[in-house]
Amino acid sequence: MLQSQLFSKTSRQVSADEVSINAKLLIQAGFVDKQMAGAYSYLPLGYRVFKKIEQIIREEMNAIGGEEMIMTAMQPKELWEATGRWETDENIMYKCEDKNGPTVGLAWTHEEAVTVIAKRFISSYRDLPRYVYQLQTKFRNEPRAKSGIMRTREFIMKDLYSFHADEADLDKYYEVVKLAYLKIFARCGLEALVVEASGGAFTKNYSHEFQVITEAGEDYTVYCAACKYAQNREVAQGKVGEACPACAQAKLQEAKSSEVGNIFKLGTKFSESLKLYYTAKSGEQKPVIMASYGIGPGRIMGTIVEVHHDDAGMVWPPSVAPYKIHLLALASSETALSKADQAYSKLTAMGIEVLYDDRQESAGIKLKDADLIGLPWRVVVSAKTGDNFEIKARHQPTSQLLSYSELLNKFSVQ
RNA sequence: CGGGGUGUAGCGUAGUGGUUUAACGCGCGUGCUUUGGGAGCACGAGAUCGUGGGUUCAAAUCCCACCACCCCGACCA
Repeated sequence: MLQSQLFSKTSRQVSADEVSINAKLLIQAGFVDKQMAGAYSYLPLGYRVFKKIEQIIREEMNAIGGEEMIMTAMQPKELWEATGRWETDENIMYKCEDKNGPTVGLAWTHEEAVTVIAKRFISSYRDLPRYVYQLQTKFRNEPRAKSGIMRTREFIMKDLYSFHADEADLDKYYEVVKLAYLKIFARCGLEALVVEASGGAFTKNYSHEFQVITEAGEDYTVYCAACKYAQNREVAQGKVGEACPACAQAKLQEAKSSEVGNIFKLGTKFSESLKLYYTAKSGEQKPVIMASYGIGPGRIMGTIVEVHHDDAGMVWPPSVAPYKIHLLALASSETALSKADQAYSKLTAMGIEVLYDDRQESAGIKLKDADLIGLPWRVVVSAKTGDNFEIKARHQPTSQLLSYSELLNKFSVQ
């Protein structure tokens, strides 16, 4: 991609109103645009990151048998009345009026919708288990949108729903999903803790949250640094400072954290209220056992920025960086430019994602922008580099000079 | 939803002690010179001062209402 052609530009200043680091850096670098409180557009650079996160999630969901689909955002009032949530959760749902009154809601989760759809296809123990997921836009009338892209009113969520014949099968799959989730966060460059939390409205059992320790988080996690045992503050009440109940190797400590995913055993709450039953081997009619599993890719992206940045800008993990190499031409001489052009064409032809700063801007601007945008590798061509290319990793202070062939070789083997 | 704060050019801000042409920086346009840490000179374009009402000879500035945004709290399957 030629930077001179990029839709977005970096800006020198960002509003003093923006306090959260993720919003500041993502807006300043032109990755996102704020439409209103809690509603952000993802611009070309930011959307590339977003899609990479989505793809990682897809791969791991597919690997555990998930089938991707997509459900509607608009849903009828009757559907939500059947589970009582039209009234009990009315503060969180956006409701739309049509000629007949407030009959349509914008879905903020899809247990109801997926359960009703499942009724068409699940009727026997032979139809179980089933796993479906979607990456779909949710709407939540948050009482207070905040923290940049971390807590928004419109956001895309990956929600997986599993259907089982019995508790044992659910328990088994629940552990499989847990591992898949940890893989997803690790691939995104995040170390997530599996945190015990209360089951909320769905179940008496605990649920699990996936929390990344960061000052920017809204939650508090009590955890053991030795074995990663963790509970949220609500569950752990007053245990900070005590020895870890799991390994006894360290004392429990508390830190702010950001919730990047959570998983719930729903049991039969939805299958019973919406009448999703199956015929067991014995001929008996039984309610399907369900669970739901959520991840917010946008919140992952915001958390990555919070965890991976320095004073100069963002530092993207290679797995989710919008491009791998930021190629800078720091001179206007024909030879330097043609060298940079040549490297750009060649690397791009090799299938490597390169952002080429070919703009008529000063060296200072290009270097600052490269730090801000935070691609994993910076490659500089200038009068100083002679026939060579200066290469520098974003997270390291030092650079080295490589010949053209060494440069190509370095990225061909990666 | 309670408390606090802020709305002035594309962006960031000053001006709030009442006034005539609303100021500065960035960015943008034209020309020339510039390329290793946000270059220089010159000229130029760009603002219903959040919205509505009120007070006054006179309102960006004072008063009222509303809206939006930010922070703290409550909330967050």
